[in-house]
Amino acid sequence: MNTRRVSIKDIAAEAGSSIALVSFVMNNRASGQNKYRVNKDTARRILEVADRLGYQPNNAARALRCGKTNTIGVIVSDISNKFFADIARCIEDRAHQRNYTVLFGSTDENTDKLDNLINVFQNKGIDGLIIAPSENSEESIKRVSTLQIPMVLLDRELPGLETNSVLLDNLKGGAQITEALLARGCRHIEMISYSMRLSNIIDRETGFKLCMEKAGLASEGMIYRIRHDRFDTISQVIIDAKERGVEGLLFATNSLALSGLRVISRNGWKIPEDFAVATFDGNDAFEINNLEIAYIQQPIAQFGTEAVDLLLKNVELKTGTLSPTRIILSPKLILNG
Amino acid sequence: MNTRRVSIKDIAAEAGSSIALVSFVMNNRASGQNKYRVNKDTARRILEVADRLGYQPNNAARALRCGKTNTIGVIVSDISNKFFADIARCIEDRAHQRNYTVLFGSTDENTDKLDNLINVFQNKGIDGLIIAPSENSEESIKRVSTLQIPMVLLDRELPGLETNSVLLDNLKGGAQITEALLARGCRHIEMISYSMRLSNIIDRETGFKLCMEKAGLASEGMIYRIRHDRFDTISQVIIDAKERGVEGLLFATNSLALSGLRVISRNGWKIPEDFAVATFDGNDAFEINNLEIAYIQQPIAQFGTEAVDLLLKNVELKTGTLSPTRIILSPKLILNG
DNA sequence: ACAATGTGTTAAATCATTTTAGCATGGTAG
DNA sequence: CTACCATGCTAAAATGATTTAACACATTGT
Repeated sequence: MNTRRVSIKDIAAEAGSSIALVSFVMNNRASGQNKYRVNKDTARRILEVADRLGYQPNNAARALRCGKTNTIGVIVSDISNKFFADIARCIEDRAHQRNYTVLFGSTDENTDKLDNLINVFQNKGIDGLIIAPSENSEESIKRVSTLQIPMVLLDRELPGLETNSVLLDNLKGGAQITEALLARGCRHIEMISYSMRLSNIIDRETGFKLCMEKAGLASEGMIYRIRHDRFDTISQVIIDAKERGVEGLLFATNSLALSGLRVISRNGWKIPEDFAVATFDGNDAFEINNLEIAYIQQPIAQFGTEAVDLLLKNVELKTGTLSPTRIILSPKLILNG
Repeated sequence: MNTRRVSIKDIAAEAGSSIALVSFVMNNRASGQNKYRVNKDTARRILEVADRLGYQPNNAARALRCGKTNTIGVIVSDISNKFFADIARCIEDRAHQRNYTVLFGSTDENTDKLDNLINVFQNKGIDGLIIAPSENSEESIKRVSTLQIPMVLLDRELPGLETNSVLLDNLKGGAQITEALLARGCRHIEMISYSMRLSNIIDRETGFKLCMEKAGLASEGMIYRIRHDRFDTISQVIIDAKERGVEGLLFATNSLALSGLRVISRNGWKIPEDFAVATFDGNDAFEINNLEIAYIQQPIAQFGTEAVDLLLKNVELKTGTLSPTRIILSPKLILNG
C-alpha cells in the first residue's frame, strides 16, 4: 500500500485547474485588494477537493521556497529545571496560538553546548531564538546577531550587548525581599548566592546590598557565592553562619534555597526560630510544611508570552530591523506567615 | 549586505566540480563498496572548500527531497510537570546524541489538543512520535498508526492497542509500595488515586489491591478517586480518612501526594505519627523536612533513552515494520526513615 | 470601433538537495 | 584490434510549494 501524501498537484488535477490557483486559494490570497484574483466558484471547488482528499501542505517545500519554518528555538540551561519548565510550557502555548512550533535545547550553562545548539537550530532553519544565555556566552550571542537571526534573551542579559530581552526587575526584587527580612526584625542577614556571574544573580545581590546599606547593616562578606559544581559547600556555609549568629538567610535562587533548607533541616534547626529564610521563586516544599518563607514570585506566564510576542514581532517584520527592546517584569513579594 | 547561505552549488563552482559530486562527498557516499566513486584528491578539495566557505546543509531541501527531517515529536500531558520535564530532558539529550531534534507538545490530558498536536507535528514532517496518551485517546493513537508514523507510547498504554511502549511495571510498583506500608505495621491503608482511567494508574491500584488481599486486609472502598479538575476534594477525603482511623495513605501520583501533604500539614497532623504516607516519585519537599515517606522511584533516564532508541529503531528501518515492542522498566522502592 | 481596464487563469522559475542514468577515459583480456 | 570493465565524473530529473510575468477574454469608456 503506497500512501503518498496528497499534494497541491493532485488537487489541481482533480479540480481541473492549475497548481498556482490551488496555491492562491490555499493561502487565501484571493481576498481583499490583492493582486491575485480567483473566481469564487473555483475557489469553493478547490477547497472542496482539498478537503475531500485531506490535503496537508508540505512544510519542507514551503520552508525551502520561502525560507520560513514557523518554528522557533528555545535554549535554556536546563529544561527540567522547574522555572524553565514552567516558562517552556507558556512559550509552547503562546507559540502554538500564533501558529509556531518550538524546539527546545538545554545547555547546562555550558558555552560549547550553546554553540552547538545554535548551529543545529540554525540548520533546522528556525525563524528565531529565545535564549537564556549562560556565563561568558557573549561571543555565541553576538554570532546569532551577525547571523541576522531574530533573538530574545530571557531571564538574563549580557553586559555590553544591546539585544531584545525579557527580564525580571531583579534589583527591585532583591531589595523587596531584603526589606521583608528586615521587617521581620532581622538585623544580621547574609545572602547565599551563585558564583556564576549572570546578570539576574548580580542584580539580586546588588538589590540586597543597596537595601542593607540603606539600613546601615551592610558588612564585608555578607554575600557567599556557591559554585554550581560544588553545591555541597553550602552545608558548611550555613553551619558557619549559625555560629556567627546570622538571623536571616537570603537565597539567590530556588535551587540554592532547596539545598539550604535541606542543611537546615538536617541540623535540626527550625524556621523561623533559628533562621528567617527568604528566596526567589516559590516551591511546593514551602507550602507543604507551612514553612514561613518569604519569596519573590516571578510572573512566569508573562515571561513566556512577552518573549514569544517580542520575538515574533521581529520575525514577522518583512523588512529592516527594530531597535532592541528591553522588557522588565515586576517581581511580586509573597509573605508566608 | 546580502548574506545568502552557501549552498552545494557554490561549493561546486568554487571547487570546479559538479554539484552531484559535492553531494556525494558531503554524505561520504564514496566509501566502501558503494556504487558512487570519487577520487580521493577531489574529495579532499571539495571538503576543503566546504569548510572554508562554512557550508551548512539546508535541512528543508533535504527534508523535501528525502522525506526525512531528523526531528521527532514528543507529546505529554504537561511538559512543566516534573516527571515529564525530567523525561523530556533525557529524551532531548539522547535525541541530540543520535542527531535528532525534538518538538514538544502538551495536551493537558485533552484529546482535542492531542489530535491537533498530531496534525501539527505531522505537517512538520516529524519522523516519529513519542506519546504519553491521555484518557480515551484510542482513536487518535490509531490514526497515527494508520498514518504509518513510527510511534512509541510512554508511561501509559491503551487497552486493545498493540503498539511500541515504554512503561513502568506499575503492578509491581503498587505492590512493593503497599508492602512497605504493611512492613511499617500499618493495617488500615487506603489509596488516593485519580479518577482518570490511565493504564499506569489502574495498574498501581491493582498492585495495591492484590497486595492488600493477599494480606487479608482488603475492604470495599479502600480506593478513593480524585477528579483531576476537582483536586480540592482531596481535603475532605483525608479528613474523613482520619476519622475512620486510617493509618496509612498511599497516593497514586506525586501531585496527589503533594496536595495530600498540604492537607495533612494544614490540619496539624504529623508524619508518620498521624499518617504513614507512601507515594510514587520522590520530591524535594520530602527530603527537606525529613518526611518519612516511602516512594517508588521511576528510572527517568531509562524512560527517555529507551523511548528514543525504540522509536529510532523503527524510524531508521529502511523497509517494512517491526512488530510492537513493550519495554517494562523496574520500579525502585525508596524507604526514608 | 478602439483603447483601456478588469478578471480569471496558467506556465515556468525558484528554492537546495539527492539520486539516477549514462558518458568519457584508460587499461586489460581475448 | 575489439570487447569489456573499472574509474571518475556529470547532466538532469525529482521533491512540493510560492510567486512572477503574461495571456486570454470580457467589460467599460470615449
